[in-house]
Amino acid sequence: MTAREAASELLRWFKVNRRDLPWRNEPRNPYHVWVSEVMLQQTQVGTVIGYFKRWMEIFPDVSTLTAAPLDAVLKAWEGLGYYSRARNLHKAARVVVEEYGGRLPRTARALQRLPGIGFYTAAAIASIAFGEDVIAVDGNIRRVASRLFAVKKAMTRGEVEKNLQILFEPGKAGTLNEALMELGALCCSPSNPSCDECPFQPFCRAYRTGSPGNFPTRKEKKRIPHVKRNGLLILGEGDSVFLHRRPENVMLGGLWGVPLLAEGDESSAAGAEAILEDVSHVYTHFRITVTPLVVREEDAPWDLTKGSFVSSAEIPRLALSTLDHKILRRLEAHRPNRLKNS
DNA sequence: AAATCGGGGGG
DNA sequence: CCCCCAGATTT
Repeated sequence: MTAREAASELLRWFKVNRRDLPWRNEPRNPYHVWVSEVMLQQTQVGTVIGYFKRWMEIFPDVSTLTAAPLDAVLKAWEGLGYYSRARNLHKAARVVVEEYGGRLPRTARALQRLPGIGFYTAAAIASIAFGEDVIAVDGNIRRVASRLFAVKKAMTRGEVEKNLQILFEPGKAGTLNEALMELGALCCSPSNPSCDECPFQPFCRAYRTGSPGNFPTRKEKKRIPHVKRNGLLILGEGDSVFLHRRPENVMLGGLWGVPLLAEGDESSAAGAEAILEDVSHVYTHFRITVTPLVVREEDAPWDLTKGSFVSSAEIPRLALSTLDHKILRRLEAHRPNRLKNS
């Protein structure tokens, strides 16, 4: 099978198997392509769909996004993770308005200068929305290339581009990129690829080895540290609890949350009650277990000018991380149900 | 090249 | 408890 025939089989397969996703309306809207690509960084399609639809109701175009406060942007991103993506999207929207008259630049090279748009996303937007002939090397395409050419060792982006070059022809990069990524997601899956349904089967060198799932070589996983922290549930008037908004340059930056005492800080928690179950959460690099400490305002080992007391009715207006929601859920579960009693 | 940065789903 | 998913930025 020639490369040209393989590419043509792939496009035929894509016509049949192409998922009808909310950002795939024709003609392609560059803003939709942009937002979806950023949401899809490190995130499954199934998770993104709902967020994307809500996002477009709230921020239907670049100018509404630009006009919105960061807190509204983070609220729309709440639960999606990697919040710097939302902060960068917001920053980039303002650059697009100020420097490009509200329209996205049309080349990968210019797109990559915008905050939150790296090599992959720039190529994806340029090819899919603007028809530029560039290969968008993401994890799916990396894996597909590794198998097509039976390269076990991790390839650099340049090596992937060089290998895949033979499949691309002028004017079709956007469709080919999408088709390759869709193949990686639906067929050429990481551990158990469905080679019987694959349009590349006669072309694929890893298939001929009999163990395509072994391409590329998996990295050995590292153990992640487990940190334990005390979290302060400082109770105020009514059903209010003290929350602070993290600075924008730290982890979970710009989101609200309960204060966490420094690691190993047990002394200042004196007088607090550990009456709630611990909360555990796993991040990429560490696992954290938080012991929620219920403490009265006057006993709180925290500067209460840096934050505010928020009633339970107000919390849904703020953007909180999943960990903070888990911690507050402990308090909620422990409290008597005031609505029923009153 | 390696570390940082979340969260959801499934076995 | 384990595993899988997979891009931008910083250092």
